Amino acid sequence: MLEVHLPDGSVKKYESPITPAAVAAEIGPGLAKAAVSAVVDGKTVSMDYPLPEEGSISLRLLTKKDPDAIHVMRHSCAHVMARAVMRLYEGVQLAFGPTVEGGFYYDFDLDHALSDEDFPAIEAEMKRIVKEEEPFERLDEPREKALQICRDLGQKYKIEHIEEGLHDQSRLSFYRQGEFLDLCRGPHVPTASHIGAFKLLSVAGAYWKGDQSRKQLQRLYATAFFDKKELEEHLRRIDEAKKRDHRVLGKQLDLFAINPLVGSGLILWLPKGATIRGLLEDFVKGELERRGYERVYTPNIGRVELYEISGHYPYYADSQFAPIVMEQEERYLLRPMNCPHHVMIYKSAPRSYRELPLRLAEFGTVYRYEKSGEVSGMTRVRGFTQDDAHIFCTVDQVADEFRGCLEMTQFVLKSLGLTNYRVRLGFRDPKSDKYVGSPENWERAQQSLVEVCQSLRIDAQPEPGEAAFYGPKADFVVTDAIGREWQLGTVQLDYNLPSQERFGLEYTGADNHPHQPVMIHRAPLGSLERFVGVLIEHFAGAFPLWLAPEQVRVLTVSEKSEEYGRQIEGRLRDAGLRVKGDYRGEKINAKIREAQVGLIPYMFVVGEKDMAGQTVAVRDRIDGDLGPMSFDQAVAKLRQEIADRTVRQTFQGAAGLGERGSNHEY
RNA sequence: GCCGCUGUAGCUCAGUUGGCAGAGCGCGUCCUUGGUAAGGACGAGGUCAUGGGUUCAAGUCCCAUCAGCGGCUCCA
Repeated sequence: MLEVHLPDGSVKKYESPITPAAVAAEIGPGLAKAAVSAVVDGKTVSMDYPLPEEGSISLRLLTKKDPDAIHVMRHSCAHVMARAVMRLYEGVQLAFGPTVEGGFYYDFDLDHALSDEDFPAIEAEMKRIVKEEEPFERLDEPREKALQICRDLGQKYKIEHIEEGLHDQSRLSFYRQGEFLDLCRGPHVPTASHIGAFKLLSVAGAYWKGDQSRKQLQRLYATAFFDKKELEEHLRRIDEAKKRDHRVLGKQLDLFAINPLVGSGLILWLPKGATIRGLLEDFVKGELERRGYERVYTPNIGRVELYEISGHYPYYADSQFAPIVMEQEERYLLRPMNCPHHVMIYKSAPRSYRELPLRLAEFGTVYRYEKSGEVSGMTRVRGFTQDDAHIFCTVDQVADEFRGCLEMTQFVLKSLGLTNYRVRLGFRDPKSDKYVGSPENWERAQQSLVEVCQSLRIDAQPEPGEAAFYGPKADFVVTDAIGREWQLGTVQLDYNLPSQERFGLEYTGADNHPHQPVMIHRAPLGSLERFVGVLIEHFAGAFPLWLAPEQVRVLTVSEKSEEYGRQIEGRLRDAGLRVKGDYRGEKINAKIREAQVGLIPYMFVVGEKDMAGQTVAVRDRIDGDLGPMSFDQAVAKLRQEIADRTVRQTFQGAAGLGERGSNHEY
């Protein structure tokens, strides 16, 4: 006998085999019609999923109002898309078709090269399929039978997946809809009638099982919603987010430029972008001073031998600019990392434990030859500046230093209103042998990382296999306007460089014997390029007053007040504000609009009335006209906002189809 | 690096079956002198990414290269 516990607390008892659909039907015809799937003991299943015959279960029926239901429907829509593609093209091999954040995709192997010109035909075929309202039927088969089905279907990727990824499964499920039959864990909606509005978004290449050495498949990205309005709203949000793209705003607001003649992935900081970067650098420099760092400067180039010792060459040779070869086998590398130079500063003198921790900081520019398909705006570039520092300390000091680094990173991000990040703890993969350093050291370091995060109330997720080969790390990861994740700040422990095999670092301990220090690499912003790129999107180009390249614009009502306007502009500049004046023969409305569109935080409107009263009419970019104030009053207001580094507006929410929330593996 | 798409004025884009290179914004000059999101007139601005090919004729068709975009893979 089966006891079914429903969310309202009622209990139903069944003697014979039963499905969620039958339970729904018993509750009422309305629910039976509206239910798209069910949750049994926390697991989402289809309406025809056979419930156990014995015991006690909890059952929740999902309708389209339930937030969990949309993933089920999207996955069913993926099947419909695959079915449409198979109808339209010959020899389609199916791979994986999971849901992702904001939609779903399906990977195909077929001869015809899909392009967005094919989308209307595919969508039309999908509409025909949906209109038929055919059911999705679940088939549960023993392993051998399942293999035979896939062989009969001629679906080689499905066969391979059963033999490899699913080698330990004794039974496998399929879903059938009309002529379409696919190996699939499910769940699905009962019939296609539950599929609402959908749209194909893009086509892309994707390697089978994510492996570059395997065949490249064609991936169709799409999304679906229960109703058309929701779909349109979603597409509108994607459009909005795309307007926040730092590549779009960077051009619009004259922040940075990239020129093919200079080189792909090499950023030209225009005056306005450079102002923002400079202010961030000053901000970080102030923090470094407070936290006991010492500034150093080192060259952007070094002998290849330096990087042979560090292990960066030739290990990463394929992502480095090739060495510069001089006479007599003198070879130099554009530096891909700052650490070897800082190590040499450590080694420039014998060190005592009394000097530790030694914290050496530099805004160090590094060069990496990223693969051609990888470069992207400011977020993935070939030359970038890290707000880098290396801490040399004793093993006992590691936890405190780690804490200091994480605190500083948190403080810096918080100061900018950047709270929408996750912290990823990169730990070693116990199954791999690529790591240097003893397992005990790793264990201890990883443990102390977890403890430090807990004590700082940082919600950090350990991810095995994400460590660098030389030590564990904590990465601050943010999502951009498109939905892609980027690593910003990072704190990394290094057992490699100080070791005897590398630079053989030492300090004299209290026992008068030599000891090996531990190194920590850390960069709270990560790369200035990437960080500013992310900041542009975070603020949608509307930087807080303290970072705004132009903080105030003086607007004259007519040319009669130009002299007074220039006087105000001069006084603002003397007061240390970044100011420009607009004295053109345009109407005040036009000048306001331009400043508004240019995202200038404050406008000082001055006309004859102001001249007479020795005032300025302050207009706030966000709140609008604040009315006339005395010059001193207005400046005091702005200075306060700058001193507080007030963040008044941020923007977030991604447009794209990130991997988060991915499920339904096949 | 791989798959697909794209490249026309400073920017955003249009350009038909191959037949004289276009618009809006911006920019310049002049008129207008105005109080919180676009005043008007005139004008300048192009090796249609680059190199080859097909053709009487190429922005348009084909090939290569470079660059950008969407993904995949990689990321010290």
